[in-house]
Amino acid sequence: MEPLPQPSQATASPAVSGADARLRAQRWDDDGPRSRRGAETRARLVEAAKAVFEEKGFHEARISDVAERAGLTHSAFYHYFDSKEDILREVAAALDHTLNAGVDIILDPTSTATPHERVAAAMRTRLEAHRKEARIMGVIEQVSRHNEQIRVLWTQFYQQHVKEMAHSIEQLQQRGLADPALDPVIVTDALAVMTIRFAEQSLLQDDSGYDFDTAVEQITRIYINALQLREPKKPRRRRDDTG
Amino acid sequence: MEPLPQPSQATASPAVSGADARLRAQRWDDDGPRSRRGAETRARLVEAAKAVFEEKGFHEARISDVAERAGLTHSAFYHYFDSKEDILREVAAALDHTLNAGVDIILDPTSTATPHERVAAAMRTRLEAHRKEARIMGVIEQVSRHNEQIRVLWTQFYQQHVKEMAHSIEQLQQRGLADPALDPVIVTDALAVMTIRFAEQSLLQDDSGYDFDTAVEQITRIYINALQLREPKKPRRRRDDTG
Amino acid sequence: MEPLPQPSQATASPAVSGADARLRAQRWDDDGPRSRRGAETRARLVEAAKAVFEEKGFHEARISDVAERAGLTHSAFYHYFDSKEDILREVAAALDHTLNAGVDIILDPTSTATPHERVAAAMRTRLEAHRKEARIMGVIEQVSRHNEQIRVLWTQFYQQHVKEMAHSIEQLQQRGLADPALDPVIVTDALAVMTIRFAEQSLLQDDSGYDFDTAVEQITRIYINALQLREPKKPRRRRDDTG
Amino acid sequence: MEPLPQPSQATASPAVSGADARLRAQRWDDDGPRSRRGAETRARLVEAAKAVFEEKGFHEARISDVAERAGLTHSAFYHYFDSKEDILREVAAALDHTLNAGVDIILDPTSTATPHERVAAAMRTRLEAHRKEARIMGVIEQVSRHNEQIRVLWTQFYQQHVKEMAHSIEQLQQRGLADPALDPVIVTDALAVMTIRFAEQSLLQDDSGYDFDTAVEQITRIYINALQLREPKKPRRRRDDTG
DNA sequence: GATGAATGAGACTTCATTCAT
DNA sequence: AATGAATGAAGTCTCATTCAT
Repeated sequence: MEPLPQPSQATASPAVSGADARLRAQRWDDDGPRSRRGAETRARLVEAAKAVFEEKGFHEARISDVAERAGLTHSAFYHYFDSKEDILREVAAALDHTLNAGVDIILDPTSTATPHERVAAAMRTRLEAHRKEARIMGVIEQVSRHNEQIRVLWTQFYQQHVKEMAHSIEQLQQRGLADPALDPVIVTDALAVMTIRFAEQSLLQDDSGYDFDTAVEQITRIYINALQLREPKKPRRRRDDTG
Repeated sequence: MEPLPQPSQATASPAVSGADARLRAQRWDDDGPRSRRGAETRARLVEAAKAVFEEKGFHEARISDVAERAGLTHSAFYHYFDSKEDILREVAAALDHTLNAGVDIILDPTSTATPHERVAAAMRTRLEAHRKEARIMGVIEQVSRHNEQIRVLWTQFYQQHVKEMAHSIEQLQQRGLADPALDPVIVTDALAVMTIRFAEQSLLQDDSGYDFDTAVEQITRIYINALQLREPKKPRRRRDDTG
Repeated sequence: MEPLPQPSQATASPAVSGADARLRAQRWDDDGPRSRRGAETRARLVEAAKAVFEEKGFHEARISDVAERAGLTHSAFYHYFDSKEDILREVAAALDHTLNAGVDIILDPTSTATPHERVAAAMRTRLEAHRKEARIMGVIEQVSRHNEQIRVLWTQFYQQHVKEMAHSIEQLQQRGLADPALDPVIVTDALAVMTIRFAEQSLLQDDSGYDFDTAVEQITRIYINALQLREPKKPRRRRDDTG
Repeated sequence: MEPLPQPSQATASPAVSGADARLRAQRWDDDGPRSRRGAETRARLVEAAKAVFEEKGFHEARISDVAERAGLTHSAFYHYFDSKEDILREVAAALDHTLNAGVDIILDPTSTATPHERVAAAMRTRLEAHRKEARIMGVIEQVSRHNEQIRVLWTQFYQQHVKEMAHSIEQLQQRGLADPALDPVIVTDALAVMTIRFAEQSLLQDDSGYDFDTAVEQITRIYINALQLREPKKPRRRRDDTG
């Protein structure tokens, strides 16, 4: 969304860097850009696509909207991507790494924080990430309903999160720190859905929803309550130090 | 979704029955069908539209898809509706009454059930309704993002629910039966989102998701835990009787 | 244009009466209305068609516009007419008799008026008629360009006028009362065109054009000047009594 | 009307030549063709549109008729114009300069011709121009009745002519060379209508009307008679008394 | 005689996509 | 690499017209 800030960073904008590079590398063999200028244009297109999809939704977005926002004619688009779906896949791939951040905080063995504190930290991290990416995620999820390839991407992303999170809940349950009656998978699913959609629906930056800090606090409390999360060693009652 | 099974009003499909008939009756004064046959065709179109939207999504749905499913040519569609948006509004209007059911169960003053039991009952009712209508709701919500009129419908529906539910949580808090640190509105919002989207994502009939009864039980538990819902009279600790 | 004022007048509205009845009578054998009610409905349609054509032009006029203005559904239209062209022919036929009025005034042998006075009277009569019917005449003429049947109607009407008028000019020339260098036919054509189109373009009632009396006076003067019309007996110079 | 005979600007058909090129150039900044080939195609479309409109009239003309006559598919049309109205405006704009020619001849201060001779020259010029463009002018005028933008174009064109001509008549009156009883504006209007419509109705090339020279002579005589145009008394140098 | 339902033809328009340059 | 031109498929919508009631 930022207008291509660092063309230097390994000759790629943020949207094109990191783990995703590998994904795309496969394509480059076929039809990708071969020059530095091409790579920049490609990155600009991905960025533009994300912005356009966020503004107009996938179906309403025109390839020419994307191209124009990237400062190109729409026929140039086809130098880099085969179709709208194609570039959406690229946009989706560029999201992965940010969004599942925070999961590991909860059970980080090196941490000295209490579970309570860890959940709070994790929630803040996730909600921040989701708030920023909520719109495009909504687009991706929506397209995933009727597009196989996007669905795979979405499901992989989502399932990975659920799996990790469910595992962490299980750990807590085994250590007697969480309500043992909860089904780790279902609960994770439900709470993950809640987090993602809540961010999407009520935390969008421009959408004057709730105060972000308050929302984080409340969502955190829902988590802790829902899991009946207990402090591991200190016998203090949870309620006393959270009010 | 069945192709017009019962032309008799009494046995008509949900989309054509009960309170909705009145809603549509208002339209008849303006531009609706004037004969019995026309009314049936119109109903068939609404039904068909719902089915098609569920299958293909709104944008991918063609007016001719709807018309053909209703056994008509696409130009006949225009006898009854002005546009796809128009008929979607009709489809949306036909949903209202089912989906907000269950809210009142929780605080029904005539009930002898425990809050716990009431939440369980309410959740089951709601999840059942949502499971059935999840797909079309997803469509409506998605369209609402870029269509003003649909957004109004959707927001009205959603806000009404949140308001009622938030009120009920406040009551519980005032009676000392729910965690007083929760913000009734935010929490309702979050939990409502969870319920709706969980149903949409994980409970669709054909979608091999979870066992429905288990899911209801788990979601109920999340609610109860999240609210820290206590039994009003018996001072026993909740945790003892939930395991 | 009046909303069917006298249903009594020989059971026909003004638009359907007089010489035109004969024209239509031919049709009645085929598919015309057989009952009194039918005749009235038919007349209402013709009236409505005229009004609609005047307002929207022929091509923009919808059959349903006509039918609705006549208080009918558009399918009822087909009880009376085969097509829009069909009813336009009827509308056109109903005009004839009014519009060629005034031609004969100029050479009326029984008149004691001077040629000058006669032209003035004729111009007023014609311009009044044309002012009222200018719009529909514009429509007819326009359709006549691409519709054979309407063209025949239009040409017949127009040629008849030109013939009579040209004859009258010839008479004047032979009596030494008009510029002998003029070609009666061409001049009539040109002046007739002027009269008709001037009325159409600058005298429409609502169109705030010129003051009608002034316009009549000026057009009359153009005629008289153009023909170099002289007073038959009085040797006075024209110019003297017009200043 | 010829299918793109001369791709070179200098020899382009009237619709594409001279002053009009400038007019269109302004558009090019906005949405026009950007390449040589595009400009040619655009010109071909304008030409084709004119021909089609002349043949079938505006309403009956299909965009695909225009495109096909220009050797394109109908979707190519939309590269250049937004609608039929749009291209008609272009066609209309390309006419202006030809049609008002001749007005100035009458009062040309450098001329040594008599008023009589000047009117004759002006009429010939105008009738020639109108004869050639009569059909498309009829179309434009007809569309102007129900289309605001075209009406503006038409009115501007027409009013400009009337204003100039009325001014010239006033000059003649002041110099005692024309009937002082005439209202310059009304008379100009009437005579202009006559000229234009007469050309449209009776001088179309293919339409076997009158002999052109005879018609010019007769119309000229009508003008001269109508205005009671006198020769200035002295064959003095006109320059002295026209200032 | 009149209606509402339904059709089918056809027009306009939008776009993704390809092609030559 | 990028552009503008051009295409073709597809969708929306409008209407004149027919039909059963």
